[in-house]
Parts: sequence; structure tokens; C-alpha cells
Amino acid sequence: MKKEYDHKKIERKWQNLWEKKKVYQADSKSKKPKYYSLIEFPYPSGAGLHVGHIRSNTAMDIISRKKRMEGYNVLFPIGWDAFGLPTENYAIKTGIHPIKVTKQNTDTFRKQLKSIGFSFDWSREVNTTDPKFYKWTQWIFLQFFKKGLAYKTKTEINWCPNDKIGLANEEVVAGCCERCGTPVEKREKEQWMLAITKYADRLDKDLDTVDYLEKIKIQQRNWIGRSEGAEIEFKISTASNFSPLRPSQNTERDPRGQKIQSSSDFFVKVFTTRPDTIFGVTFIAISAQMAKNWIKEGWKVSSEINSYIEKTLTEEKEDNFEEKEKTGISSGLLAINPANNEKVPIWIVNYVLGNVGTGAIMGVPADDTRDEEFAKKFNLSIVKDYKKAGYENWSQWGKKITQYKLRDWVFSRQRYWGEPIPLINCGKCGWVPVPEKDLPVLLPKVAKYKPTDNGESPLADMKSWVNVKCPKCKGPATRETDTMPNWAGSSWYYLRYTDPKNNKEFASKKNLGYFMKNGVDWYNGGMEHTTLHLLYSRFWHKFLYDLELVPTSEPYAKRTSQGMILAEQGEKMSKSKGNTVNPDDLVKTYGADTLRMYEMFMGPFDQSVSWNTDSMVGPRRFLERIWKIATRMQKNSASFTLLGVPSGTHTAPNFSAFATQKLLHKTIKKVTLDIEAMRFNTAISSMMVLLNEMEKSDVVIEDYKKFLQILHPFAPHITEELWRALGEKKSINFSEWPKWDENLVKDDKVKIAIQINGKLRTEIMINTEETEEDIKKQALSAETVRKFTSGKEIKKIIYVKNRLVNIVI
RNA sequence: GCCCGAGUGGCGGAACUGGUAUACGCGCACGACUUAAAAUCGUGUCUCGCAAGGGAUGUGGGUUCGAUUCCCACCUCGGGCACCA
Repeated sequence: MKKEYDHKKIERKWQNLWEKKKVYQADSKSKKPKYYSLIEFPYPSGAGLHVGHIRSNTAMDIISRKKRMEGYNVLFPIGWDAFGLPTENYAIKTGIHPIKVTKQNTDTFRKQLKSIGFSFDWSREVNTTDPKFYKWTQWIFLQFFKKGLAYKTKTEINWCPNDKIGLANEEVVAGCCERCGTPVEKREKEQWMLAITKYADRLDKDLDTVDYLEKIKIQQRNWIGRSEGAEIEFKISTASNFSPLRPSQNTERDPRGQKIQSSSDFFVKVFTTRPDTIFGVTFIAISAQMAKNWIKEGWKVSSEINSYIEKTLTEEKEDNFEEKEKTGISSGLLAINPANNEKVPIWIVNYVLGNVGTGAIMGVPADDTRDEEFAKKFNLSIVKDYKKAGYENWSQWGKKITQYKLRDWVFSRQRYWGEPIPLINCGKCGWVPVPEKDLPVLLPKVAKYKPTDNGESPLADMKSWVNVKCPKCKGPATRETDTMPNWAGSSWYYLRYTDPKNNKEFASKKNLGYFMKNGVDWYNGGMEHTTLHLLYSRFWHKFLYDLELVPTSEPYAKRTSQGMILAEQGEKMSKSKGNTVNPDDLVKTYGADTLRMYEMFMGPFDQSVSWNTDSMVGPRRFLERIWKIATRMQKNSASFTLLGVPSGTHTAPNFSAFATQKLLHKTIKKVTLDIEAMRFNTAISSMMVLLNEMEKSDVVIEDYKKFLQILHPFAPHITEELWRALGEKKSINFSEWPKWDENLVKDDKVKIAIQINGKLRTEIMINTEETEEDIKKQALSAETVRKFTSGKEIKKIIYVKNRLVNIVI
């Protein structure tokens, strides 16, 4: 063994050997229990690996390595979520085919990931842009289509004039395109939709059955937005400027597939979560959108009202979140409260939104602060003492409904770099699925990747590709030219990992039954994916479960998330700010093990932390000292034999080694539990404490090896190297995870605090066996205590076992 | 404006279910080794005080024998958002 710790040699050596021996390949036919740990597969951007990837991947790598040592057949796969706009935009700019760009980027990422020593099973690598993969993305889409959950509808969509694509509601940030920042416009467009709202109830309820971080559940629930309340119809009292219309025959459907509110009846329908406050209603507030709909259907209004409506609608589109001054204008109409037949004014206001609930509310100023504020401003009456209506009461006038915020998923993109939607439009037969034998529908080569000016996908220009025979009637037909959003592949990729080369099914029942039993055991990813990707993939999974194609109704048994790594100044790392950190340089100078250690040590895993390269020397020194002890071990192994230490036992040669052994077992316990709770930073600090102790005292070689084992998930290369150097023939990867001896963890002597009136005065050593009485007696007789207590009355003595005695005087 | 986090030394942070605040690491200072420097090792490092002792976990209250931890109000920073009825 070399005297110096040369990370470059060691890391390359073991990475090559591990790969050659296929130590991280999961065995589909194993008799062992499986453990499926999953990271969010990266989008291979041109910028290369980010230090943030390393943080989250190392966390799951640590968990995977520990599980392997605990005897599980671990599936820890990796792949590429490679469809998407950055690659496409790059292709548009440079003319280089996205396939080529993707290949370059994944090659870089693969090399970088391998240099960090992650224990991925590279034999199962998937790529969403691989036709062998997206064949099944298309296949699953067709199942949605066949079940009527994929439907095309003309709907007002978010339109990005720059990217020339439709955006899902979820992709619009502050009124602007999530990707390019251009303000989003509304535009009518035929779009394929996926009916995720049909699953809203289960997506909400089943959160009770999974082990997600509470904040993740909250975010999902808020997104689904289930609320129970009532829809109540208020009859409109005819007024001079209201021309009554026939009850609407409107059967149009909104994106949720629900009937669009007909506001043209003689009623205004309100949604309320508090139907019991109906006797407190003093006005009705409707959205500008609802008012506009009424006008469309014949309501005559003054120019004043009309301009208010237009102004409000414009403001609504500008999504700034600052508090808006509440405004409103009286419609001149009266609504009749069905509960007490009182006539209340209908106001058009800016604080009720057209796309929420029914687009109208009942104003109860006594019970709602917003209504109160509004009523005060416009001198509307406020009824304070009204009786609350019980369910029996209000249910006469309204019906109980459950509504969701969630909208159906806009599933088409008029872009090139996505999975073609495998449907054919026939004049006679309508939309016909591409037969399964013809899947995948390959992305054809096109001359240019930019969407056409009318917003159609570039595929629309490929006449030879577009024009086909109808699979049903063989008549002339055309292909759908829209592609899928990049969320499609990531909605099911974790299933493909179980059987990545299968040509007959997306994955075999057998492999799914084994690896997906109870779902993915642990899935970690970013908070930014908790509403989109996480929800979408739960939706797809539930759909596949209903088709009896997967064994569980939830894909992920456990979900956690990491905090972001920020630049030194606490801001986001980005190319444009020039504050990014290149992992390759760090691996070169400090080594992968140090980089892993540093990223795990820098702060609590679930919180964001600022990068500080200077602090990396701490973990680096730690590893060098670990190395140094091993050389001491090698040199001194003879002397341990002389001391009569039979190898493989816990018998210590002297007191100092025994004390170290006790600390070792405490550390084993702490590291074991900390890893499970993702408290990596404190796990590392406890190992640092152990090292400090080991340096000062005698160590039994078996104990040192145990230290190497618990360190292995964090720093795999150096620990494997030292493990072998100390004579082990088999890889540390499959050595048994050390168990702690509870007897050694327990202390028989502890130092406890003696407080007087809650203030620390002195400390005493006690035997943990001693009785409360004895300890109190000792506390009272301590010199410092007597000084304070003399002449004072002792009111109370509080004793906390192994902690403190508090004397109240 | 609303929701979710967070606020502890010079810095990153630790503190179990309310029980000795500042573990561990960085930095800094001093010492050893060295002709010297680096590296390494050792010692010290919240603050006031000679000491006894006092004061500090964003601010102000409260509950408690005891609060970084629980409650109320407020301030600041980060993230999210749909005035969600």
C-alpha cells in the first residue's frame, strides 16, 4: 500500500474493476429481496453535470450501497430524459440533428457520472428518445386513447408566441412561458388532452397510503385542489337592462370535460365552501368573465360596465402576485337569495376569477374578510347576526359538490423533438390508432426543426410522412403531426428499468411483479417536480394499474426531496451569471470521494446550501487521515497479535481500544439511523469524531474495518482500496453492514447537569444504575450547590434521567 | 396579498419527543517540526469580566422548574402561488 493517498489512481482502478465485474447490476432472477432506489433521470443538457446532480445522486447512492450491504438485490438505475426544448432550440440554431446533440450530451453526462463512482446499473440505461423506448410511450398513449381518456378538443390554450407551442397550465409561470419567459397569449387550438381530472379524487386520497415528505403531500394536495362545498343557484330578478334569455342549450365542454357553466339562464350559480352562511349574504360577486359571457348571450350593459369588464379581464391576464386593490361595479341586477327571498345586488368584481369554481360567489361580509373589505369599500350592507344554516337547511337550495382545481393535461406540442402521437385522421373513420405492429411511429427526418409559422409542428411539412392510408378503411388519411410533451417519457420510465430490453411489452409481468412489488421503494428528486412530473407519473401509473399492467396503484412508496445548491453568494447557479462550478475540475483536484463527502457534509440534505469550494479541504483531510490510520494498521498488525488479540473478536487489547470500540458502536448506530433519515451531514460529523478518537488510541483492526464499511457508501473508492489492503479478498460492496452492540452503545457512567432554578451550576458524574434518590442526594451535597442553597428553602427537585437535576429554590 | 421553509459564533452548521446551546468542519491565532515555506501535528477560538458571575439562538411578549425547540405578535431572507370562495 502506498504511503500517500492518490485518489486519481484508486478511483479509476476501482471504477474499472467494478464495471468489469458488473457488481452493480441488479439481478432480475434473484431470490433475494429487492430494493428499488430511484433518482430522477437527468435531462442531458449541454451544460454538463451540475454539482446539484451530484448531491442528489450521492444521497441515493449511499442508500443503495447500504441496502446492498444489508443483503438486498438493489435496483439503482439510470437513464436520460432527453426529449425537450433546449436540445431542440439548439438544433434550430445550429442545424445539428437533436439525435446527434443528445448523443453528445449523454456521452458527456455518462462519463461524468461514472467519474463520481455512482453504483448505477448501467446495463439498464434507458433513453426516452430511443425508438425502442418511445414505442412504449406511444403504446401507453394509445391505451389512454382506447379508454377514452385521450381526447381532442378545441380549447383556449396558453400559447407562447416565441416557442410557438401550446403550454399546459402547469407550465405557465407568472403569465409567462416557463422556458423562454415570453408573456403567454390565449389562443384557440385543437389539442390532445389527457383526462387526469378523472383521477383527481384518487390522486388526492391515495396520498394517505404513501410515505412522502409532508411538504410534498401538501404541495400535491394544493395542486389537485380538492374542495367540498355547494353550488347554489340565485334567481336573477328581472331588471330593465337585463334581457332574459332562453335557458342555454350550451353543451360545450371545458378542458375538464365538464359542461361549461351556462350563465345565460335566469340564474347565477355560485360556489361556496360555506353554504351555512347563506343567511349572511348581502351581495353576489361575479367575475368579469361571467359578465362577459352574459353580454355575449344578450345582456345589455352601459359602456361604463363594459369598459370595466374589459379592463379587469386584461388585468387578470397579467399575473403579478401583488395585492390588488379590490374593485367592482354594480351590475344593476338583483339576485334572490333562495334561503330568505331577499334581493341582493349583483356586483362585477376583480377578486372573483372566471376560471375558479363557478366564477361567482355569494358575498358574506360578516364571515369572509375579503367580502368584508369589499362591502366596506362600496357601502354594501353587512349582516352580522344571522343564523347559520345547517346541512338539512341549505341542501334544499344548493347541491353539495366536490370540485378540483386540477385541469386536464394538454398533451400535444407543435414541436419536433418529442414522441409523435401515433394517431391517424381519416375522413371516414375519424381518429384511428396506429396498429401496434406499426409502432413505434418514428420521428421522420425534417429539413428544419422550427415549428411552422402557423404554429403547426415541423412534421406537418413532411407531406410524404403525413399522408397515409387509414389503417381501418385503407382510404386516404393523415397522420397527427403533434408530438408529446417531455413529461410523457418520464411518466413511466421507472417501469422500463425493470425490463429495459423487452421488445414485446413495456416490461414483463414477472419483472414488474418482482421489482415493483410495493412500488419503487425510495424515490428522491427536486421539489420543482412535485406538482408536474410526480403527479403525472402517479396518474399514468394508476391508469396502468386499472389495466392490470402494474402490481401497485401507487408508483412510489416513498418520496423525498433535496435542497438546491446555490452559488457562493446564495443565488442560483447559472451559466449567464458565470457562477457555476465544474465538477470535473473538483474530481481531478480533490477526488470523487472528497467531492461526495463534501456535498453530503455541507448542510442538511433537504435544505438549500451555498457552495464553498474552500470548505472541501475538510473532507479531503478526513480521508487522508483515514488513509494514514490504515498504513499504521498495516505496520502495527504484528504488535496487535503480540497483544493477543484474536482477530474477529471484540476483545480489546487495552482500555483505550475498548473506549474506541464503544465509540465505534455508537457511530455505527448513528450512521445507520442517519442514512435512513437522510441526515448525511451528521453521519459524517460522527465519523469525524470517531476518527479523531481512533488517531489518539489503539484500534483493533476488525474495528477499523467496520469503520471502513460504514464509510463505504459515502466514499466508496478509498474504502474499497483500504479494505483490500488490509487483506480482504472480496469487495467491500457486498460485505455485511456492521451491526452495533447495544451493550457497547450504552454508557454506564454519564455526566449530568446540576441546575439551580434552571441555571447550570455544576456537573457530576453518576453511574447510570444509581437511583434517583442517590443522585438527588449527590446533587444537593455538591459544593457549588450548597453555596447557592444555604439558607434557602428548596421547593422542588426535578430529575431527568441521565440528563440533569434541577433544584428550585 | 396568501401558502411553505428558514433565521444559532468570522463562515457552513449541531442540539434526541421541552432538558448541560455552539458538536463536526472551514477560517483565524499561537506553538512544534523546518534554514525557510507549504503540508502535517498540538493548543486555543460566542461575548463581557482578574475572578465570582453575567449576557447571547432575528425582535418583543407568553407558557414552563427549564424554551433554539411550544404559543401570540412583528421583522428579514429563500421558495411557491390560483385573491381558490
